[in-house]
Amino acid sequence: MASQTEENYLKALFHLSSEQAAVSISALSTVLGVSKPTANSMIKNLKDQGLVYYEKYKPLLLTDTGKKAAALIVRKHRLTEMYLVKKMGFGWEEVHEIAEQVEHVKVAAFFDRMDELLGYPTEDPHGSPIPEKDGTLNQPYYKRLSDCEKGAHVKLAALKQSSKEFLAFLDDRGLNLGADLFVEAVEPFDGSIIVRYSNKRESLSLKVSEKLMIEEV
Amino acid sequence: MASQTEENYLKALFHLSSEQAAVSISALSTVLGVSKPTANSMIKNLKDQGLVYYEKYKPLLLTDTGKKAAALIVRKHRLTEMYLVKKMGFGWEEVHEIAEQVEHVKVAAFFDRMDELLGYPTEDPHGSPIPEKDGTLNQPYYKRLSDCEKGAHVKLAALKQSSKEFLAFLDDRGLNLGADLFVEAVEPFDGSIIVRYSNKRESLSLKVSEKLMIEEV
DNA sequence: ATAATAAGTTAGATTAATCTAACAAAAAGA
DNA sequence: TCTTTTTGTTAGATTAATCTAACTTATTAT
Repeated sequence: MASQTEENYLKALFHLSSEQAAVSISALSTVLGVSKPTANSMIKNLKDQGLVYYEKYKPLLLTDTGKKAAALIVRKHRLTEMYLVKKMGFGWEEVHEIAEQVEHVKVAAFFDRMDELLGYPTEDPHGSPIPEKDGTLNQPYYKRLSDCEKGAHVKLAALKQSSKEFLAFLDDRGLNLGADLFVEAVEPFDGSIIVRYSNKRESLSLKVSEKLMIEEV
Repeated sequence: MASQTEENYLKALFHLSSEQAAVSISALSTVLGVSKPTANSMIKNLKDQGLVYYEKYKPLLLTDTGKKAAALIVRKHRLTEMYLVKKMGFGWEEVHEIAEQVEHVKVAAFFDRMDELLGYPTEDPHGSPIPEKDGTLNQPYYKRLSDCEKGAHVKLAALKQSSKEFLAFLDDRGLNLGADLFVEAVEPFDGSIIVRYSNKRESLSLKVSEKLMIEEV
């Protein structure tokens, strides 16, 4: 079927599409760490397979087939991450790298079994939704912490980024998914925000608070 | 480090070496399903990396480095198989295909965790020994059932082969690792053997009995 | 011992995924 | 608008892993 390389391109397109309507070759090549000509030629390949729409100089767009294929890879990735955390005792900062490799396993039963053993979870350890087996993605709507006002009482629901560094930063401050957060102050100058949670009081920069996705309590 | 392809060549050499002292390019190309020229050129590559000894027209031999590298891949494979059976509830006939893909994961901690969760097993679900972390292989000595005489009382310890078909054959007859077997008769004509175990009485062909590895009780 | 078969090698081509250099098109800024 | 910068494309080369065809060496069998 699709090579690991092709799968990685699809996945990158999937993630980029969720952030920006128009996905460029340039953005794609950057996130994948390849040159623009390389991305360009792979896009032609994916177009020939009916996985992306593409016209010269126009933005990239996944077809329905491409979207589904990508979602199923993301499903495998997120189920794996959840399995690693819940069943194997890994920390949420360790699982991305392993899942990145395990997600390419071609035996569906392997992931179905993880799903079953986990009790059909809907989110991964970073709060990202796990696509359904049919490729459907149930994207819950979360506000960013950075969009909250003073006095807000919210719950940390998901992260917009899951790099090791960011997760270590959160661990350092005892910030976990599900944490109850009280917005004590918002600094107008730099957008930093002071939150109180589980007997702690922390100042979070805008860069951090816009990556923390929350739901009202 | 080593590509998946290189890893598969090393693994094949490792397995072939345990059966035949002199490993040929031809045998290697057959088990890997590639042409002889392909195997030939990959062997030159592995030689350049110091993983095999090789002289034109001479048999192939893994170097110590190559042997260790191969053993570590086999370790990952067998730990994975054991994990799939013991922790995820797969049947012993389902695990080979999955392990074949999972074994290429590069994160050592993943396999270390499986090892720990399994309580440091020494054998995989088919009775094959799991190499140590340092690449050491503790190969226990087992006789073949086909070498037993009438009246022998033995225990099924391992399988010389683990194809889906063979495992299904054994499942059909309720033959599991650890089964107590009594040799009731050996047919001199075709070498078939009649065994009694857990209230069953079965006739096993030579082809089968020479793949059943046993230890005396 | 010689002929036939099997095994191993060389040469040359192919495909997927990548690169750099050079150029073209589009977008941004003055 | 016109220039500069960014983005995208084309052309051509490279590397890993594969193939087939043709040839050579080794082994086996009569």
